[in-house]
Amino acid sequence: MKKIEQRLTENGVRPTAMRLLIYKYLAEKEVAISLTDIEAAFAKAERTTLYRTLRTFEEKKIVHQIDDGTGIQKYALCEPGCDCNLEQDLHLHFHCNNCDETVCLTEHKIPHINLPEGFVAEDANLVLKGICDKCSGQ
Amino acid sequence: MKKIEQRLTENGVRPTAMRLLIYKYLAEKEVAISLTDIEAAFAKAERTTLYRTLRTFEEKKIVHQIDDGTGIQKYALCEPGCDCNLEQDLHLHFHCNNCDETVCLTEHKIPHINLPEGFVAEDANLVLKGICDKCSGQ
DNA sequence: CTGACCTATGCAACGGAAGTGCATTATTGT
DNA sequence: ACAATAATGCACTTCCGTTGCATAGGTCAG
Repeated sequence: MKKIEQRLTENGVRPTAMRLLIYKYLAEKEVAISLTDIEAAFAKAERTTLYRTLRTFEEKKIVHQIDDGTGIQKYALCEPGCDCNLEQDLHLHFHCNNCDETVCLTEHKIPHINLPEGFVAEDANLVLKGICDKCSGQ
Repeated sequence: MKKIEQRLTENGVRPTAMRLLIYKYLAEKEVAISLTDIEAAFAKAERTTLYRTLRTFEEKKIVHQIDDGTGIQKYALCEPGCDCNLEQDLHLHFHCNNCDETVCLTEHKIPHINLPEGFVAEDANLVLKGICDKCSGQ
């Protein structure tokens, strides 16, 4: 828990009780988490607080937002030291059509694409959909 | 207009007046279109009709849905003869952060990705974001 | 220690977009 | 022309993201 506190402080986020819990929750889960997921996990907490916490975490590069094509915004902890905006840190995500979970494949970077004349890429998002390892093994 | 009628019929969609107009609208625009866009263009038409028309078009492989990361579903005409579900027909999309338009780069297919053991990909979505050719030229 | 200040939290409400149920109107085939 | 089927229109609902404002809690200067 001390480590989490330190991590938050380093990134300029005041380590309140709620924030520590949310961070802990994100760290335990190994999949991308939606606001609704967290809301369900912390029944007592206010939707807005959770919402703003995630937003703060995102601004301070503690989590990155994931658009997995479900239309629901999800979040996952950033790797320590990663800068989510750099092309080299853009990894792909895998969404399982069976269990409906989305995982970061941090080892798989998005390949560089040669765009037509005039197009300048600043960001990229690649989501693969199918059956994940847990579900295909059954 | 006769051609459009034929195209719809071939794909098993009854060519009603509304549908022909929507198809024509999609054909003229060279960017991905949202429900709201169409709604604005056909002020007289019912939202639901437009919604269901797009859905029907999608089912019958006349348009493909595009998730460009804005959280708004968009649609664009399929290339004739394409099967949007086949890996070989999966192209990437470019979303301009300046004009907020999304275009299909049908020539640019999504590169094949080698996934870890146990993952089976069925579909893929790649969106690049940045400045498009029209906006960068100014 | 204490008051002023800033930040985080809680509460209420809004707004956009997707989606559904049902009645009505148009089309098709016999 | 009629029955069957499909499309359209209207009224709602739900879900999620988002914002405004009041309150509570932590921080810092004096």
